[in-house]
Amino acid sequence: MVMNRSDCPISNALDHLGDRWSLLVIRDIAFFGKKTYSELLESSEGIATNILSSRLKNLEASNIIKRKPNPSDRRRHIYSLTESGKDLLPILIEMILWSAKHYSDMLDIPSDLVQKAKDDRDALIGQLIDQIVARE
Amino acid sequence: MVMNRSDCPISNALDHLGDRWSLLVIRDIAFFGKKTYSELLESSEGIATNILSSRLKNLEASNIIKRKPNPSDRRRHIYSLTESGKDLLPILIEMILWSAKHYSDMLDIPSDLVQKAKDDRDALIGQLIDQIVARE
DNA sequence: ATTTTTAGTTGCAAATTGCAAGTTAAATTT
DNA sequence: AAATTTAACTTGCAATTTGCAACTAAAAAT
Repeated sequence: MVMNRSDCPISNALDHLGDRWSLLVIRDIAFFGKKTYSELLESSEGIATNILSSRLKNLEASNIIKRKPNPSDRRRHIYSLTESGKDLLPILIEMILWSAKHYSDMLDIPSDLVQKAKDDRDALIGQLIDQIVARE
Repeated sequence: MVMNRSDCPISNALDHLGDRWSLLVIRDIAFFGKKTYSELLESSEGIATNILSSRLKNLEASNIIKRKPNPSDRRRHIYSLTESGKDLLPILIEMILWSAKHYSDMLDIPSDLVQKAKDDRDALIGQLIDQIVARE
């Protein structure tokens, strides 16, 4: 599934994440606390069911997310970030900052998030990780 | 060409960069100082001529790269990063750090680059920008 | 026992990607 | 000056991927 096009670290990251959906799934789990297939399906970008299914499989195979059964409702599977998945937060933060800098007039970006990211990036990432861990 | 799937800043970044090739083109210009079509064509990942052409057009339309004629050889066009393109360096650096942390055994990543990125990320980015500007 | 919900899968058309070959303008060689 | 080479593409077409719509299976709720 994941091909290695070269041994460049950027190319490697793109082999796992370089498409229009994978990082949006990570975003929904990391920032919006989504944890089930149906929650992830409701993203504002409108991912198709088969594509979501495919991306969840790929990301799990890449050890970026993990899937656990939900004991109280065995239909619902709980998706969550692995350590590797949590370590994608800095990439997402930098994407937010880039868009905030160059597309702020077209987008609606929480200004407190941007300010915090600029002022103390590491603290923000720490906070976000804490929130993710608190949900686990 | 660029569709807006939502007003999320991450989604916006992916609308411009979310494919398997665009950020590799940026990498080749930013890190390896490539500036012509034929130089970019020789990436180790083997991009096809029509795909490179398509990506260069998209990135120019997104104001991430710019294309200038070369006065001394009018066949050769000089591709370079705009300010917006230079501002992608933090994203690339974070991708390198992520791959270094989770795939170091499979990849060949310059350890001094990784160390510098960890120790003083902002200084590294400043240095890289200086090198890019020096080539202009 | 029947219906509803959740998490998918399947079939198929449309779009994108990738390979190979061709084209055009400018530079170089003869 | 004419012929060749080079650079930057474009074109045609097959293969892969994406996206829509409908369908399915298992578990939960009624």
